[in-house]
Parts: sequence; structure tokens; C-alpha cells
Amino acid sequence: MDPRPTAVQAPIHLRIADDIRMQIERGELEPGASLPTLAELAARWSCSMNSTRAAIALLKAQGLITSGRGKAPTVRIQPRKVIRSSERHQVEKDLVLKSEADRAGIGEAETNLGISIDNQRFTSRYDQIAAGEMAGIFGINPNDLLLRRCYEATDPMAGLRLSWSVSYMPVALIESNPALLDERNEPWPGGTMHQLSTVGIEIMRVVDEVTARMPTTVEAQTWGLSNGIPLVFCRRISIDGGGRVVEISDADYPADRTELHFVTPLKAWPKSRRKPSQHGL
Amino acid sequence: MDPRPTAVQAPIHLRIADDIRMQIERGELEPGASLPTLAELAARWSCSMNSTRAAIALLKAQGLITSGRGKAPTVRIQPRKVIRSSERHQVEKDLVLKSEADRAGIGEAETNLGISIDNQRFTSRYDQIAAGEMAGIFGINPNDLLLRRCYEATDPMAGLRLSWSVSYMPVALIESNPALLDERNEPWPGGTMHQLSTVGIEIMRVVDEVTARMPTTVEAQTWGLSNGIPLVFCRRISIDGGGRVVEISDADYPADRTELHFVTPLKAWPKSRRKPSQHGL
DNA sequence: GAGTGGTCTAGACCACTGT
DNA sequence: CAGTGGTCTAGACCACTCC
Repeated sequence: MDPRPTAVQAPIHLRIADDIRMQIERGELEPGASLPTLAELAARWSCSMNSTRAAIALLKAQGLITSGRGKAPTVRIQPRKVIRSSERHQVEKDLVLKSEADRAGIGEAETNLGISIDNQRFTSRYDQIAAGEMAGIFGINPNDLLLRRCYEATDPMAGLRLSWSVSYMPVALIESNPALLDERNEPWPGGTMHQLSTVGIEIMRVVDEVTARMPTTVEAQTWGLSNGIPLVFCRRISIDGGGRVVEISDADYPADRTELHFVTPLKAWPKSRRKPSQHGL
Repeated sequence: MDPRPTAVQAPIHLRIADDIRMQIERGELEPGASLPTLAELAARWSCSMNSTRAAIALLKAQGLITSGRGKAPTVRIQPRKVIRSSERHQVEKDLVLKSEADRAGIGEAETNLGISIDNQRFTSRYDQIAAGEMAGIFGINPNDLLLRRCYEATDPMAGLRLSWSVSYMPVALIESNPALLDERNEPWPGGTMHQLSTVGIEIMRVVDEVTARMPTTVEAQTWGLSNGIPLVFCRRISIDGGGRVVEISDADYPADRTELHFVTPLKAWPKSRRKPSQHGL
């Protein structure tokens, strides 16, 4: 019944890759250590160099190693992860009540990354688009206008992207304060929460929707991602007291240097609750 | 100064892959549609079939297409995403107060996936290990024992993994109820929240730490993942009223069929707050 | 300059899909 | 069965690193 008569020998490049992966997991190859050269692997496994190339390519695609011309492949060194916590939502909301001096320099720009504000080149770009497919989330018509704000921070030295996000807000909600429609007012002290407060909107709930995907070739270049590193995609939906969706913000985070934290406080059980029934034993 | 005299022509396989990717993004190639064969691509781009293979392999590694022997590669069809919301934490906590009848069938097993409970084969395995590197998070000694509980659900028809998680709890915290140490009591009606309640522990805060990584070859097989699909990794840390870490739970989610939702309620501004100062204009 | 990995070719064999 | 993609080889040229 089983189409395979016995266990079929796995392809040579998979066996080579698996062997190296196990050496890495066992710690025999430490981060930063050099792997055998393609020629050495080919000799050891009695196969062509193209097969060893395929094995190395697979490990690169899995994010385990890095390689480049002229030098042996090395075990990938995990960069320190930057933590981005959902507690920031409350912090940003509280900031609205502070003085402009306190809010200064806490615009959308600086909140995106926890490191070296001085070494970031920050750009923001505003335009207006039809809501289209996003109309359903906002509960508006597809022809209604959204203000689209694109934010990007790059490292001017390396030319690499450090953060990226796109924000959408219905123009009808905010046009009573024309300053909100003008990108020349970026960076806005206090960020989006304060911007919305100027038109009487208070965010009461934030929903973060998280998934991941592989970057395209150009995205990998833009972020300076080595092969095999996914992008974590987070869509933040901000909702006001009336349950109205006010803002949607999409952001990408490189998985090798980012960890998203979400804190969920739970309501206490009533003091007078009956003791839960035992189970088992 | 620039080492590149002019723009260097990108490698042929990247140009082919990029061309196909743009066709997909523009909608000229719909999900499920067949791509040109390797031979057709080779003829169209005047290159060898191995180069077209490399292009197809790259698109597979980026999760855009699927391919297999004997048939043309096709544009990947995105499976419907299962939503796993952090609001479940509160739901599970509330469940502890319900009757055993209400709690029945809501163990760790069924909470992992939102679909077809009948078609899951569920396994759980308990053992005890030294805390080791996790001691720091729990605030215990590395030699102290942790109860490790491994949960896995598989589709008995396809033989594929549907969910997977590992939970760690200090044995010292729960050994006063020996039933908690015995895997034969799985599935426990009401799940971990109820188990902890039997030893007087109430979870007051849950922190979810989220990142992503590429699966290894065997993980891709186990989950039935096609190439280029990352695994979203979520570490859930459960904390009681005294700020003590009570449980750590690690889980993987296939990024192509999972979306993690995190809801953050925000505290209201005081009614008497001063009007925020305007900005710009 | 020697050695490395990256790119690319031509060609072979095999497993699998369709008809 | 013909046609497809998957695997694999041998060999070439190039860009890059290190000595």
C-alpha cells in the first residue's frame, strides 16, 4: 500500500544540510564558527560541489548560517533582539496629558525603535487614497478618503531600513484640524494619540494582529536581512470609546532582531467564589 | 569611490523571479494559476533551465508559489487564517468558576485550534527536568525541577501536526496536588488556569512574547508546511498576583494559517483633564 | 595570487503528472 | 506515453577575501 518499498534515501543535499544543522544544534559549531568549505564537504560526502552548494543554500534559507563570496560560510550570530511592548500603547496615551515639552521628540518617529535616535534618518510622507478594501474595517464607503502616512527610519551610515510603518485614518474624522493633514508638521510631539486628541478622539482599545511572512528580494535588501529571516507583520487597529475604528497602522519587524511583547492583565476572581472542585486523584 | 562602475546587471535568476513576482502582485497571475514551465522560461529569457529552476526555487523560498514534480509551478493559494486572540486568556480564567460540566472538553487540547475537534488526535506527555536556563525567569535555582508538559495535536488523516506547545511549571508550586503531575489526567477540564487554581494560584497577568523563524526541514514536514512559510513563535508567561512567574508556555504557529490577535484596553483620560494644546497651524 | 563561494551552462537520470 | 520538475554532475567564469 505504501508507495515507498522501503525507506528512500533522502536527497544528498538534505542529508548534508541536516548533518550540519545537527552539529550546530549540538553546539559543535558555535555561532560565528566557519563551516567546512564546499570542496571539503564535496570530498567528505563524495558528491559534486553543486550539491554541497544546495545544502549551504538551504541552511541559509533557514536562517542558520550566512555566507558570501571568498570566505567560508559561518554559523549565524543572533543579533540582540529589540523588545517592542504593547504597554507602549498606554504610555503614549498618558503622554497626551503631559506638557508639550515632555511630549517633544516622542513622535511616531522615535517610538518605533529603542535604539540610537541620533543615528536615524527619519522620513514621513502623507497622501490621501480611496479606502477601497479597508473601508469594511473602518465602516465607511470604499470611495471615502483615507489619510495615508508612510513612516520610515533608515540608518544613514549603512543605508539600511530600521523601521517602517504605514498608517491609515479616515480624512472625515480628522479634517477639522487641518494641521493633521500636513506632513510638514511631522514629527508631531506626542504621536498619533495626541494628534487624535486635537479632534476630540480618545483611543480606548488597541488590537494588534500579528503574523509573519518571508521578505521579497528587495525587502531583504532594504532591511539588510540575511537569508532565511522572516518579517513579522503587525497591523495595529485603534478603536475609540464608541467602538469606532479610528486608525489602522501596518508595520514590519525583522524577526531576527525584534520581539513583540503583549501584556494582558486579567480580572481578579471574586473573593467570595466557591472553591473550584478538585479533579483527578 | 563607488566600487560599482555602473549599475551591475542583477543575476538572471533574480530578474526572472522578480518578473514573476511582479506579475503575481499585479494580479496577472491569480492564486492557483500555473506558471510557465522551466523550459518556456529558459527560452523566453535565453538562459539555461538551471537558472529558471533557481528562480522558481527562490519564489518557493519566499512562499509565493508551490511546485512539484510533473506539473507546472502554481501561484500559492493562501489558506484561511485561524485567529487566536489574547482575549482567550480571560475566557479561560473565567471558566475556572464554571461547573465541571461547563469546563469539560475545554482542556489545553481543544483550545489550541479553532477547527474540527473531532478530527484531531491529541497527545500529551509529562516529564520533569532541571530548570537550567529557565531558572532566571522563574526566579528559582537551576537545579530546581520543572514539570514539562508537551502537547501535540495531529490530523490523523493527513498525519500532519495541527498544534504544538510545551509548558513549564516549577514542581514546587504545584506538587501539593499530585494529580497535576500525572499526565493520565489529561485532558484536564478547564485547562491550566483551573489546574493552578487547585493549588491556590490565580493568574493575574499574561505576557506573550512573539517572534518568528524559518522551520527546519523536519518541522516543515511535520507541519505540512510548503516552502517559504515561517513559524510564528509565541512564549506565554503567566504571572500571579504577587508578580511570580508561574508558567511558561512555548508554542509554534504556521504563519500561513494563523493570525495572533492581542487586545489592549486603555485607561480613560480623567474627565477633568485640561484640553491638550494645539500644534501646528 | 591562491582559494573561496556565487552564478551559469549543458546534460543526465529519475519521479511524478497528465492524457 | 510524453512532458514536467527534482536531483545531481562536471566544468566554466567571476567577485571577493585573505594572505
